[in-house]
Amino acid sequence: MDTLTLPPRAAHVGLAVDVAAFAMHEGTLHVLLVQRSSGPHAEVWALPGGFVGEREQLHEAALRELREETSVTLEPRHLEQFYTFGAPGRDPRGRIVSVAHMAVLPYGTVEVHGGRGVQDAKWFPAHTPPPLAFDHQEILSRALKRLQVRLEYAQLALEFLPETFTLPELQEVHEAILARKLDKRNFRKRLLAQGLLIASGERRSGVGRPAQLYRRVKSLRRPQL
Amino acid sequence: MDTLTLPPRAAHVGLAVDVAAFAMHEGTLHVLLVQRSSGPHAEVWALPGGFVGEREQLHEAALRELREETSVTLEPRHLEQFYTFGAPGRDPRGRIVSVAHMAVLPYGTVEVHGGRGVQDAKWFPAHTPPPLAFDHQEILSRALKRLQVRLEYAQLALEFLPETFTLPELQEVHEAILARKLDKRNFRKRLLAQGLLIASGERRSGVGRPAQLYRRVKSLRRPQL
DNA sequence: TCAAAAGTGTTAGCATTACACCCATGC
DNA sequence: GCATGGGTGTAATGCTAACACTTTTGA
Repeated sequence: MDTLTLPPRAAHVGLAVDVAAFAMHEGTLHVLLVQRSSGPHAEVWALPGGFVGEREQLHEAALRELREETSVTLEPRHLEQFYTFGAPGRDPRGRIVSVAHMAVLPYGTVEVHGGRGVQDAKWFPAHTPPPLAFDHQEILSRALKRLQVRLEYAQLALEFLPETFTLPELQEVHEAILARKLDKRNFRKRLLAQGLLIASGERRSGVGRPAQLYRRVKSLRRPQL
Repeated sequence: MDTLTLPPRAAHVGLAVDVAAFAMHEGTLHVLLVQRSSGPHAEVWALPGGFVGEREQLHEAALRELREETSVTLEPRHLEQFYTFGAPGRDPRGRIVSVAHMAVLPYGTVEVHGGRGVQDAKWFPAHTPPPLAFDHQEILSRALKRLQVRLEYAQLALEFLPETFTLPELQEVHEAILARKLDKRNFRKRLLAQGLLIASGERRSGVGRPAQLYRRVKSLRRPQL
């Protein structure tokens, strides 16, 4: 903060949030984008985001903008601020600083449509997005990097899946985020060794041999939000 | 960012930066604090910081506030944004969001005195600071955590030392930041194995047996600022 | 019986940890 | 010659990575 009097020059710096919201669809990692309807970069795709209210927590603003602009109704399973972008020229309308957030939406959040102030909202492959407005390409790249880091020592991959899931499904999530193949045996060994998964006995039917279903072990407190 | 029109509600959110600047003094890690002279928390110690100018990069604002309030003249060897604090009640004067930075100052930056808007500026042990204004205790804790993380896979410890240094000195920096003792032999083995240090042949005289001097190997590009 | 996907162990290399004594210098 | 701090090696352990075949099911 501060030391000084009240905002003398700060008066003209606008504060916004942007959200890179990820989910898995058909084996690949997707990110939720909105198509701008007005202002600079009209028609161009961008991360959902907007200005922070005067009494609003930063993460509340991020959630609100995500919901308003994309009409997703599901609760994000993870929401985390990861970097603040403030280069003076990043927005042609003036000095706008944006606190960027990364969110994970659970599987099944498919129906989205444009909300307040945007033409449309859609899922795009996260590693190969369309051209993005402003500096959103850089924001997305950083969000992906953070997601990869979190994968390692948080149990973030589980947030992408329904309550019960198979190990091949979980491995698919890891591979989609890291954008590389993993060894099946080593993956299972490592994950099961952590003792955070328990087999729920049932089996899900598919094409080949059915897979064992797992759920996360209860009662373990993880840091949330 | 945005989607919308210009700052409607954002107009009343002030944007500031705060800086946790670290340096080594007499074997312990210190942080640079300023004593507030007016406003809320007058007399209380706080991290240096202030409002962001309209055309200023965030890290430029951090550097400027650090220099103005503490009169340090040395260039920080590392400056990194690490988290943005925006809880609505964190500043009694209104909604002020602060982008917190972590800085490393090289050894020898001792002379500081209060600058613009503050009574005094002083170094304090980073792990046992005095009571701090606003949410600066939390900011400092997070800065320390980030510093510890960076120590591992950046060469950040070298930034605390002069150009040539001994291995015991380097180990002292690591121990001060991690707040725990390290094994001498393992430390040397690990550091030398990285191949980033070269013995500069000379020796520095002290109390016991003189130590070998090292300098960092040149020509290796590290990410800076 | 065939196709498709699930499941299963072992080995080698590497990094990490723990641990105790001798060395060079100044006083 | 003694106090002070600098310097050195090895063994055990745990983690990581590489690697190929068998099992179960539905069609």
